Amino acid sequence: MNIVGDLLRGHTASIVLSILSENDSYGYELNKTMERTTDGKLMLTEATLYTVFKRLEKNEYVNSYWKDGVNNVKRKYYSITEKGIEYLKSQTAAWIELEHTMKKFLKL
Amino acid sequence: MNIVGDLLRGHTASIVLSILSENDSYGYELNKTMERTTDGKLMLTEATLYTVFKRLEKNEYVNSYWKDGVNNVKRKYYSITEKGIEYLKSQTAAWIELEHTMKKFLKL
DNA sequence: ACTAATACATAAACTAATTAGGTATGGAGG
DNA sequence: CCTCCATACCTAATTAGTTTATGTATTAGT
Repeated sequence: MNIVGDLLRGHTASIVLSILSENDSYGYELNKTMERTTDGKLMLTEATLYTVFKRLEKNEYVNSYWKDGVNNVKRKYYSITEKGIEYLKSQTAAWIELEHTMKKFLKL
Repeated sequence: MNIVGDLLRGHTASIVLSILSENDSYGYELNKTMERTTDGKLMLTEATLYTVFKRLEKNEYVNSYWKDGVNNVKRKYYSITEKGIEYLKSQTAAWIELEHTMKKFLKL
């Protein structure tokens, strides 16, 4: 069962920020990391990923910089900001709250 | 911390269906049930609730019928269908999947 | 007479994710 | 040499669930 659409909505930013809180990364790599970590269950299209990046940068949760990869291919790296770390904390708390709430309703 | 907006998105149907899987209920009561069960943390506006009902009924996950309450006030009751029960099961499985995925990324 | 609680309903706005397209480089195989 | 795949980035338009902002109507209590 893959996780798609509205179930994921609102959580993509948290996932991306949590990965960036470990290491700076760039779009392509981050996407692979997500797929690998979830055994292919988390499917973010590239478009979704880049719109997430755009929103995160607009909100100053991440900074970006260009850096050469192998074969002089340009990669756009993202790094999490202090503000991003704070936001990730608040979203993690919100997730825990949601978990408790869902547990009250669903027969798990 | 209240659960609002996009974090809830995609899960409202599951919550409503899980309540209806216990007893038939109507909008106003169901809203109170949700608030009571979550100590006021789950805040669904009436508009959201009624659009959820509408969608659920369109998809044949619930049926509705009018019934008098106290003082002959009309209440629109909803009951879950077989199809709704199946959908709730699939959404519960999807929720568990999401839980596992989030656990892999967030420091909980 | 007014207010709060009960009870239902919808149109328009908002916004995050998806669909569907686009550009460009380098390596491998035929 | 030419095609395909992997790497790497980007955006416009669409879709769809939630919110905002309204509206109606009844009954109970002050």
